[in-house]
This record gives sequence, structure tokens and C-alpha cells, in this order.
Amino acid sequence: MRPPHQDVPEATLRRLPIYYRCLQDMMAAGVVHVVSCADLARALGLDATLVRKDIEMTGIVGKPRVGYPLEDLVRWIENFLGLNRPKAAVLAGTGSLGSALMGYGKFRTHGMQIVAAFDIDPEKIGQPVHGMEVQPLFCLPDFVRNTGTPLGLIATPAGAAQSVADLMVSGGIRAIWNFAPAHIRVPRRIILQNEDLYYSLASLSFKLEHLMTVAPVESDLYVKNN
Amino acid sequence: MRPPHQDVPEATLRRLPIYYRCLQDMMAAGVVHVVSCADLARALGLDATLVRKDIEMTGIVGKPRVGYPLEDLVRWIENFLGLNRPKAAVLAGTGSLGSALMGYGKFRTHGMQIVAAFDIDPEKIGQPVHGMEVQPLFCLPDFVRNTGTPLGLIATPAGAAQSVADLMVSGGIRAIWNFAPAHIRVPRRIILQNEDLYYSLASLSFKLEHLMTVAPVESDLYVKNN
DNA sequence: TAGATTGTTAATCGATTAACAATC
DNA sequence: TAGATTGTTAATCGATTAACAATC
Repeated sequence: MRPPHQDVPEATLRRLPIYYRCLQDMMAAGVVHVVSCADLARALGLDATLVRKDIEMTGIVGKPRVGYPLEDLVRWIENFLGLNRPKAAVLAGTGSLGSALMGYGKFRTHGMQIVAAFDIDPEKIGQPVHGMEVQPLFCLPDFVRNTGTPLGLIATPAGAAQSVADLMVSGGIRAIWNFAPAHIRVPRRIILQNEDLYYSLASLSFKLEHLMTVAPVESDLYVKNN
Repeated sequence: MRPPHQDVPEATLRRLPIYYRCLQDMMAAGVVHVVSCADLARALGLDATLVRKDIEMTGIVGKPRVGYPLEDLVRWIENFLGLNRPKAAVLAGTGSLGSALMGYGKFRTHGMQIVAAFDIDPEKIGQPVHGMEVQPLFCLPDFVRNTGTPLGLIATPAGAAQSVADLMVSGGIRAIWNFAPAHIRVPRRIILQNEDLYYSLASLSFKLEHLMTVAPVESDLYVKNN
């Protein structure tokens, strides 16, 4: 029962879900019932020691010479990440993106359940979106307070993001998942995760221009001359 | 004209777009026309030296004692990341997410333009989505080949993601931006960027359970006892 | 027993931070 | 000139990789 549960590196936190999906796929395939770090590393093109360290963070104890029982490992990661304990979430903004988020049915089995949706547009308020009635935005803080909802999703236009974040914070939200293309500021105690497509696009754009040329031989020579 | 344009750290590539947006906001506010690394660092809660190193990667030369002309800096980052040279992109999958992506009008001014949309559903083919006629999926490879489109977006269900990726690769795509919740494999030369919400959700879930308690004093004592 | 794999400790590598010299 | 900020080099820190001992 080793894990400190503190200082789990961000990088580990990014990789564990990848292992999780890969292991689930293996389980679905049903070919093997035990998996070693080397197996996982090979499947994902990673270093085996890195995989082992990551997996150790979950606290599971494996069997030398054998590996980890596939199903056990899946459960440990699931439990470690909390994917089996869905967090309630409120959604602000029911445009195309917000609506798409509500349609992601599998969020519930992956740690989150959207329990209410809010919008400022009178035309949308009262209308059902994916079977849930849209509520007026000003009701959001009270809803968060009264239900103790820990997580808020922002899927508004950029201009509204900061004020919506403030509303969430005023209601006592603990974490914000921001999909609006805007930089928002929140108190230090709030967990903020930005899912900004423009940020992703920027690095993709760079790579496409610069990294992409795994150049043919002549060009390689040219490059070396620099 | 210093930058190697090779080995730009991933971390730098993630932060530059953040600076870019912040600087644009400053420009819009119009209060200042010159900015120092310390200014930027303060605005974003980062270390000033870190900001300077990142900015140096773009190759811009600043003035000691003064800083960087705001507009110049914006242009340098923009040019460095290639945001001013839109890349053509094809979209596969025109469900709610794909449709939302097509609706992101500002992609064009941020490095990407969706030039064609594909789907396998006969009901969607031929229909317009955001003013663009959906084409049958089997036409995708030829389209990519004939137009030299460098970038492919996958917004299909998980089950279809790998085969769509294969189609894109067969057409000669150079980069794939994958929004489907699935692990896909591509040849090493292809740039692959995953935008997997389940991965993000997993780390958010963990933080919500474990990191969130910036605990009151008694709890702090308790934690120390571990 | 022999050998493969885990668990753990040490070495390496890269990114961040700190220190300082150059300069407007 | 004095001082703030850039540009650059050195120190620190953390994550990855390598080495090895423990174990089934």
C-alpha cells in the first residue's frame, strides 16, 4: 500500500489513462489474462521502466516473473484515478460544443456526470438538450452551493468565460474544466484545466512546418551542413 | 536570427500560445506598447526567466532596459508557430463534435482551415454542414492526394478512428489531430496529436480526489503525520 | 534450479531556475 | 551615469533511463 498519493508527476497522470485504455482493449480482446510492463511498453512504444514506475504509483503489487493480472491492473488504475467514482459537474454554455459534451454518454463511466446545464440565452433556457432542461445562468451559483457540485465545465464563447468562472467560484466549485478559448484566472485553491483547442493547434501548426520533414537523404546532408 | 528551429521543447510549444493570447489581449486593451518578460510572467504567474527563454526560441531580439515592442512580439510568435499560414485540413466525422469543429470560425486565423468534410453515413453525405457539403468517406484519400492537404481531423466514434486514420495515411496526410476517444497507430513519420477528453478527464478526476484538499490547519497536521 | 519480471536504487538527461555580464 | 532588462552561462531540480538485487 505504498503510494504517497502526493506528488504524482503530471507526466504519469497523462500516461496512466493511456495504459488504462490499452489494457481495456486487451481485456476486450480476451487473449491474455496477465500483462507485464514490457508488454504494455511494447504495445505503446514506451520504455518498460517508465511504465513500471507509473504503474507502481497506483500501489499495485505485481508478481515477479509473471506480471500483473490484467483485470486487477485495470481496477487499480481505475480506482487510483477515481474513474469508478463519477464526479458531478455543471455545464455552462449549451452551444454546439456544450451540446457535444452533453452527448458524451461515456463520461459517466469515466469519472464525471453532468448533472445540470446553464445558459444565458433566453431562447435556450427551458429547452431540453440531450434530455436535460437548460437553466438560466444566474441560478448556477446556488445550484453549485446547494448540491455541492465539485466540477464546472465552461463551454461558452471566450468573452463570457471569465465571468462564468467567477460565478462557479462564487458558488464554491472546486475544479473548472475550461473549453472556452480564453485565459481565465481563478483563486489558487481551484483546480483549473484548460482544454484550449487553439493552444493545441498552435503546437500542431509548428510541428507541421518544422518537424515534419523527415527529409530524404540529400536534404539530410544539407541539414548537417548548417 | 538565432533559433535552431529544431529541439524546441514541448513545454515551450505549449506555453508560447499562452503568451500569444495574453499579448493579444494586451494589444486589444491598448494600454502599453512595450512588454518585458517580467510583465508577461507576472500576468501569467510564471517565472520571468522561463518566459525569456521561451521567447528567445522565436528568435526575436529585444532591447535591454526596454523589453519587446508588443506588436513585434505578437508577430514573431505568430510567425514562429505558423499561425499566419493556415494549413488546409480535412475533417472525418460530422457528428456533434465534428460539426462543432467546423463551426470554430477562428481556426482560420489560428493556423488551420477545414477545406472538406467526410462521413460514412449516407444520410449525412450530400447534406451541408456549416456551409460545406459532406462527402463520402471513401473519397477522402483521393482528395488528400490530389489537393496535398497536410492535416486530417478525426471526429468519428472510437471504433472508426483507426480505419479513418489509415485512410488518411494512405492519401499521404502529414499530420493527424485525433478527437476520437481511441488509441490509433500511425507510421512514425506522421505527426499525431491526440485530443482525448477521457485522458484529460482522468487526470482531472485524480486531482479532484487527491490534490484538492488544500486542507485547513488541523488536517495539515494530520497529513504531516503520515 | 534457471530465468524472467518486479521493486528499488543509481546515473543520465533535459527543463527550470538562478546568477551574472552586456547593453541601451 | 545609473538602472532595468536582455542575453547567456551555471546550478538546481525533476523526470527518464539504466543497473541491479529480490523473488516467484
